[in-house]
Order: sequence, then C-alpha cells, then structure tokens
Amino acid sequence: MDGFQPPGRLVTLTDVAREAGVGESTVSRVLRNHGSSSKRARERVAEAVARLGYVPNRLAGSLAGPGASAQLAGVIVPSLANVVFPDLLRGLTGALDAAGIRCVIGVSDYDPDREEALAAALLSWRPAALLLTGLEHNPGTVALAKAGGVRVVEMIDTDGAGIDAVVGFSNRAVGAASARHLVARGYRRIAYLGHDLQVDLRAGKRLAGFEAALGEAGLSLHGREIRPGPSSPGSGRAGLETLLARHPDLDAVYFSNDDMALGGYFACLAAGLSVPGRIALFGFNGLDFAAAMPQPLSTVRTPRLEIGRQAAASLIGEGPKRIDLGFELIEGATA
Amino acid sequence: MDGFQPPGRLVTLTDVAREAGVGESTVSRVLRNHGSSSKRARERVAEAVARLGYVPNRLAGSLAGPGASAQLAGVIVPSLANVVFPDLLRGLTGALDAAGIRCVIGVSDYDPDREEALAAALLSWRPAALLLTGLEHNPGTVALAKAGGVRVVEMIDTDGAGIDAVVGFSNRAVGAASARHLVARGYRRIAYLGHDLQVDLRAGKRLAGFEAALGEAGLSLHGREIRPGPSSPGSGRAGLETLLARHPDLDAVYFSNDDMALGGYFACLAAGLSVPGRIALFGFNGLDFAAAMPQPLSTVRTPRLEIGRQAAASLIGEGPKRIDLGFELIEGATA
DNA sequence: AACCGGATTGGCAGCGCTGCCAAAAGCCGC
DNA sequence: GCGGCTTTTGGCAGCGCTGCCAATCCGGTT
Repeated sequence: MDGFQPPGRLVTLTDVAREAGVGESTVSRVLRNHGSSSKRARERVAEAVARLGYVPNRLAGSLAGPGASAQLAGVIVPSLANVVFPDLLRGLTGALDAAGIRCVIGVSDYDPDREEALAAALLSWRPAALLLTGLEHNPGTVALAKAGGVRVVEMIDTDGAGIDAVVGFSNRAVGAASARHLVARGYRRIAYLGHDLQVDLRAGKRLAGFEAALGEAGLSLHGREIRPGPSSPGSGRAGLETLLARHPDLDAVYFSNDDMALGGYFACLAAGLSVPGRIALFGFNGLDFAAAMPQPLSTVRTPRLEIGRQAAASLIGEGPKRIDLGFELIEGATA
Repeated sequence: MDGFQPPGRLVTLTDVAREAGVGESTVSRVLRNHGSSSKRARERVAEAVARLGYVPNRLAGSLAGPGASAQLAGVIVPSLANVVFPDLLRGLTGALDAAGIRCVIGVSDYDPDREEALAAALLSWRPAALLLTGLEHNPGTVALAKAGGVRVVEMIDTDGAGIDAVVGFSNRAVGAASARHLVARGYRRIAYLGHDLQVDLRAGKRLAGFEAALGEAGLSLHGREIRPGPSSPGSGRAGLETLLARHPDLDAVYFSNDDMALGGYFACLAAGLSVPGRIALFGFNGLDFAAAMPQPLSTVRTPRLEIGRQAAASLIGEGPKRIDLGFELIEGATA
C-alpha cells in the first residue's frame, strides 16, 4: 500500500499525474472534485493516489489558491487548565471539522502581550479566521486582527464592543442574576471568593454585575477574598476557610466559578457546616460535577460548547455579528 | 501604524523590499536573522515592516524552505472532555511555543477511523511531527505516519510497541499498583466501576493490570459495572448506586478515573456510607480536586503535563525513543 | 463526410518565499 | 592607489499546487 519514495522527497501531485498518465490539472480537478472529469480519469487518479500513498500538500494548495488558506483557523485561549476553554475548543473543532477546517491553537496564559505575539504568529499561517477570547486586547492585537484580512470572532464575553463578530453571553448579567438569586433567597451577608481578577477579566465583570445588583438591593459585599493564581478546588477550600475565619457571620458565598465552589463545599463538609443552612454556596459555569453533588450546586450554566459551535458557524456561513447565547441559572440545593 | 493596502491583497515581502529600497533576499535574511546583513539594511527593513504592517506568509515560507513546514505539529487527541487531554496539550503547547511551533489539533472521539482521517488531514499541512494518543491505531494510520516523512510521537501509553517515539507510562502497571494497594489495605470484595472500555483502551489496560494483580493475590473482581458513555461524576454516582444495589457486601471500588470516583464519593455522602470504613474508593489521574476533598482521594497521579513537555522535547531535540515517566500512587484517605 | 457545441484535458504562469550564486561593496596593508 | 580578502547584496529559479485558457475529444447533426 505504501509506495517507497526516495526519503526526503514526498510524493507530489506531479508524481501522481505521471503515474496515472494524465495531466496535473486533471489530477488536481479530480482530487478536489472541482470542474468536470471523466470516469476513466477519476479511476486512474484514484489508483495512482492509492498506489503512491499521496497526501496533498495544502501549503502549496493554499498558496496557489485564491485569497489564502481558508482551511485553518487560529484560536487563542487564555488557558487550558480551566475546563471552559477545552469545552470551547470542543465545540469549535466539532463544528469546523465538518467544513474541513483545522484549529491552530495558542495559549496566552492571560497575558495580553503573549496574545498579541500569538496573533501575529497565527496570522502568518494565513488562516481563514482568528478566534479570540474576550473583548479586551492590546491595540496591536486589534490592529493585526483588522489588517490581517481574516474574519475575527471574539468568544465568551458580550459586555463591550468587538472587533468583528462576537459570540458569548453577558458576564455582568450573570453576576447580577446570581446576586438577585441570593438576595431573593434571603441571604444578606454575602462574600465573594475568587481567583486573580486582574488576570481573568471576565470574572471581574461578573463580580461587577454582582456588586451592582447587590447595591440595587441596598446591600454590599460582606467580605471578599481574592486568591492569587488560577482557580481550583484547593484554592476554593483554603479561601473559604480564610473567609470564615475573618467573617464568621457570613451566610452566603459567591464563587468565581464551580471549581472554587467545589472546594468551598469540601471546606464545609470538613468543618461540619451545614449547607445552605449555615452557609450558602453559589458557583459559576455549571460543570458536570455540580449536578452530581449530594446537594446539587447552585450555579449558572454557561453555553460553552454552543459558543464554540456558533463561533464556527459564524466563520463558515455569514451570520449575525453579535450572538448572545444567554445562560441558565440553576437553582441547586446549596443556595 | 496599520498601512492600508488594497483589500484582498496583503502586504508581501516584495512590498517590504520595495518600501525599504533593498532586495527581496535582503529582507528575507534580515527577518529570519539568517546570513549576514548590514545595520543599515536591518533598520530600513524594520521600518518598512512597521510602516506596512507586514506579516510574513509562512505558507510560502515553508513551501520554499527545505524539507517542509517544520513549524506546525499535528496533534490528535481522542477527546477534549476529559481533563487529561487538555493537560497534555498544555504541556505540549507550552514547550513547543518556545520553539515557535504551533499545534494543529484534531479530536478523534475515540474513533480509529476518524483518527486516520485526521492524520491524513493534518499531514497535508506538512507538519514537523504527528502526535498521537495511545498505541492502537488503524493500519492505515500507521502507514500514513510512517510514509509522512514526519516524526511521530505516541503519548500516554507505553504498554506495547510504538511507531517511533513513545512517551507515557504503563497503564497496566498503574492498574496493578492500585490493586496491590487495595489488597495490602485489607480489602477483599473489590469491584470495578468504569466507563466504556471498548472505546477507552487505556482504561481497559488498567483494568487488565488490576485484575492480574488481584489474581496474584488469589482474588478476583467482586463486581463490575461498565457505564456507557464518557466518564463523569454523574456517571460515577449512578454507577456506584447500581453496583451497591447488586453487591451490597462490597468493601472497595476501583474507578476508571477520578471523575468517576468523585461521583462515587458523592453517592456515599448522599447515602451516608462511611468512607473508607463501609466502602473504600480508589481513583486514577490525581486531578486537582482529589487533594481538596474532605478526605483526600486515594488515587494515582499521572504525569500528564510532563508527558506533553517530553513529547515536545522529543520533537525538537533528539532524545530517547521511549520515555516512561512513571506515576505516583497517592495514599489518600479513601482507600 | 464535414460540422457543431459541450465535455474533458494539458500546458503554463504565478502564489510568496527561500536558497544559491555571482556581483558589488567595503576593508586591509603595502 | 591597488590587489586580495571578507562582507553584504540582488537576481532568479523553483517549492507543489491551482486558475486560466486554448486544444482536443466526443456524440450527434446536417
């Protein structure tokens, strides 16, 4: 099956043409199923391809083709450690696969300068699109995105103006809805427990929305603990312990996300604090485990997969520039 | 900063050369910092690049260059829903970034045919390397990988022969170590609770190692529940409930991974079963939350990030063909 | 048998870049 | 001021493919 070729030189379309006894253009047309070709030509090409083990070279194809690549999409996410971004990628790759588009990924580590460098690096592959996370970028990143001749989609956050297309939900609205829920349930001494906000700007927007809604109810945060580093159950657990030591009269905690909340739940279990009787917990994201907990976590489910899918759709077909996919407040048993 | 260019045509190296008043080769040499160039030339080129907002076209660069691309790596993972694979990617992208190599990803959904199709698709970008998960592939995938003129690295699993380089650990050994641990702790009526083994072959290997080690101790599985679909805390919780209904005398459960085990732990909490007194739980992966649980989960920590890093290293420099990174049994409080 | 329109085909330029090579420029010491 | 040397430079072919266009083929018509 695998024809041997002089090492270092791979089989080219010209080889296939020679082997099949037809012209290069014919091979090209047959392989791309573009233009007309006879049954006989199709068969001979198919045979030659199989015999030689030909794999087309898309570098060349894209270079020769019309605009540019159009078969790659550059994706920049801030992290892969938070489930949210793999989920986003999952939606993206799933939907783009069908269109034969591959994702080239970059991880910015929440650093705008790295994001800019990655944007330049990804654009150098002449992708069909550049997919960014969030709406806040370096001016240089924006300039690159605009001049790059590619479609640009900013994912997840809709609180602000985008470069081109925007797909996501309002983080501010999530925060506000969460606050209203807690207030409606009668909680009054509510603290916030989060990871680094300077770095995760969307968590900051949720908190802003949360505090605004608290304010509307005549309340304010009763405590606030910002943990350095990324979110994790371990950080959530330690954070809640700190918070309770400082504000023993807390009756509810709003976490920056479910991972932190899970850690908080563990802290309560370990300390024998009843949830939500003694203390209520509210998360964000609606991860898998939230529903499996002995007391399902009260949280907000975000349409992560769907954001990826819609982002993909807005690359392929033309669609609305701005898609707000909303969110769903889950009234669990912890708040 | 961003020079306007006739839409549809991006700035090319020739444009830069004209703008800078030097030859194309000079621009090329300056930009790649390759060969010699005068200070004056370097300055003029830098200015022109900035003025025009030039972004090099790597499609063309790679095509013209020596062998092929060498700036892209094709990565195929079975899933993005399981934390393991994002972690792997994290290690990979982190280490490859420094070398200026980007990852193009493909998600096979545990389907060997999809994997093969993805391998062909990724190879068409003439990557420097192809990174696969596990050692089991279609013959066609293997043929492609061998004929593709690329380095091939198979990640995670070392139980078997690889195409070229292999980086991971022995899943069989993990299973065996887990069984020995449970046996040493005095558990005798041990069940297995996992997700679909046909699909996740590595979980199958762990189970095989587990059963073999049980056999050496004169024991056999006291129950076994295979849940359809992917692993998740929800599935683990439901599965443990089923298992306990069927085998009320169980004293320990080996889970296919920590997600399943977390669900099992939740089931115990919900049912008021003491852990590990009434029932012991043992996981796999050593995820973040395992250590934050009120009773740290007994599990095996796998070097996921490190596998990614080493895989990257074995693309860049030449290294040993086979790297077993081992694993670490964590004696938590649940088994 | 010459003719016609559509289907099929092959040749060739050129996508943007790099490698090669020969030409030009700069530098040194005598 | 002139060889002889190194450094710097630009021209040009060609990477593998696609788009364009003209040439060829085929089947039925007149």
